[in-house]
Amino acid sequence: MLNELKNSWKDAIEKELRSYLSTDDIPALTIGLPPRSDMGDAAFPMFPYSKLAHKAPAVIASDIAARLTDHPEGEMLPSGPYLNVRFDIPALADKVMDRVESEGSLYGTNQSGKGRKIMIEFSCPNTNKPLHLGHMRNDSLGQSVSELLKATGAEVMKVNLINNRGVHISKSMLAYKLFGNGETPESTGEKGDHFVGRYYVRFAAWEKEVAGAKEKDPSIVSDPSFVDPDEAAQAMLRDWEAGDPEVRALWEKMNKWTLDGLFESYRNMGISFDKLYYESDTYRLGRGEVMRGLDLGVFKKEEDGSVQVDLAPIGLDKKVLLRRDGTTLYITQDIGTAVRRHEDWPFDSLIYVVASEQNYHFKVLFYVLGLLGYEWAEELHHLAYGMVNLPEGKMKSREGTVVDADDLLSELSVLARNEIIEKGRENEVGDVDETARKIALGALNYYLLQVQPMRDMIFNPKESISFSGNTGPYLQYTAARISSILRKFEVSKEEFSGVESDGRLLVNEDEKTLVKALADFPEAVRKAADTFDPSVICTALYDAAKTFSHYYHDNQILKADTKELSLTRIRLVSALLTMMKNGFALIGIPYLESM
RNA sequence: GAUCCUGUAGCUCAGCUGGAUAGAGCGUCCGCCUCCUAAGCGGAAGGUCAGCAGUUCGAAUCUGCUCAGGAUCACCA
Repeated sequence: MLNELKNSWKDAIEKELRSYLSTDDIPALTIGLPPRSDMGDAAFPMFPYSKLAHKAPAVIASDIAARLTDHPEGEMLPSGPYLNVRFDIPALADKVMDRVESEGSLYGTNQSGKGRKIMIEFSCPNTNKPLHLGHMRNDSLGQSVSELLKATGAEVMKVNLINNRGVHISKSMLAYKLFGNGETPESTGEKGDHFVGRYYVRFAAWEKEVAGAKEKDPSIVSDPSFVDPDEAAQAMLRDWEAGDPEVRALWEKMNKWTLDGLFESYRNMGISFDKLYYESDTYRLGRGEVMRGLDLGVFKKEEDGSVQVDLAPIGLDKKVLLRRDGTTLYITQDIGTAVRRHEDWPFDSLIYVVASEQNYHFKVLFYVLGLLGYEWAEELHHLAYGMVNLPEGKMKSREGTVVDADDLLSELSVLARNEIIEKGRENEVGDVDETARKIALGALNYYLLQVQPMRDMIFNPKESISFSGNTGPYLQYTAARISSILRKFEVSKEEFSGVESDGRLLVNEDEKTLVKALADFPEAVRKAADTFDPSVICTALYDAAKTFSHYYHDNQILKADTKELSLTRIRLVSALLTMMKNGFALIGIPYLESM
């Protein structure tokens, strides 16, 4: 709504400029923001017209202001070389509040993606260990972008490709077989993914033991009982592929343990999927596509029998698509999986949420799918995100510096719980543990999403995630305060019978800023969705919350000077709450009525 | 070596489709609970927007080069 206003002013001023300069050929007018809000709501710099008019920009600004009589509601405030405009915000207020009230939980959404089918792939865990902080960034982003796309009216299919096979899976299986003594997650009371993860670590320890023993006495290699861990894991993978019943049974059992654990984590994080793909079903896919590419002449069979594609047209080298022995590779599988997915659900667009480390892979994948003649290859996107690093550098599982997702969430919950108790709010918040969990989740999601996806981010376990300042809990707290005001209003509602609200009463700077924030929210959603960047929503909500806090501190809402003003302010903050709730849903922040 | 990404306050990050005095949080220091939740509010200190050049009336923003950090360039996934 704010944009419409800006553009109508822009059009009016441009029209006047054309007449003023006696030409239709003028540089486009740019819209800016004055440095301070008391200087107006929009700024139109006049510099570009100086040469044409042979006049100083400041002269043009005041000339235009004097000449422009037929203009939208508002006031012109020429300020040096800028023609500033103050919008008639109070006139806008009622329109905005009406719209928020009528649209409710849909406020902020649009229809720009109506009719589009968008598939989004994210998470894609291995079934040999629990989730860590890096996965959480992926999950938060994927979940949030999915919601953003839904907010454009698109039909969204969230898919997860479970990496449940491969030598890394065999390693945890082998370690369990050798050292497990039949224990189970039930018997040890562990969460399944942590249980299996422990055996993956156990494998690495075993590897190290054997390497140490070998170094001490190289002759043990010839001992009939000697087992090389890596070879044994490879052998197990071969047995798995051959369908060995015992290996398959162990695989089924351990995968289930892990997946039960992973999905418990997803639930705790508010993450869900519409469809699961399993690598065990897809890893053979793609060979047919490669063969088809050979027939089409877009791929080439090398002398050694491998099939390769020439990437020179996109400035890269050659890439093998099928091994010498005819088996598939990672990229082959991804080709086949993409084709299978489009058959399953004919998407208009497919978004892969995968770390930026794989930029090369996706560049090649998309190019190859294009070569195969799939027109939808044009609509494939790699939503690349940066790494989550520790102050000391990368997280390393070998050094035990990986931040476990479940641990982090529960540690944050404990901290949140302590805060609730410290503030003596156990009775107000209802379920203390549940509230603490939601605060922890809000803090974590906001922390992960406030940074632009592309950027690497640094996570300091000791101080990174706090509950005050520019954080998720600050937003939750702001919403809870508004919620509290509205509850108090409800009980004293009869005092307001016969009183009418009037947006024209909203004249102080904070009120106008809030009206503008409300009016601009749909634009923020649009921008966030278009750029796949939830941080836009984080910023919009934080700015609004900040303004509210200042406003709330200085102004009485329930007990304003007049009933009319109180009622109008109630309407304003109620609309703000609706906007915040809608924004929360987009970035995975649980709404709390009380905290 | 090549390609891609990043470099803004002590720290973590906004701002980048060029516009007025570059913003926030954390941390430091100082204030504010008789008042709708102090997880809050206000104030102070803190900047060569990595550097150099270019384009422009105007550059943190665009271009080029340099420097620094990261990632990738497997018949691994």
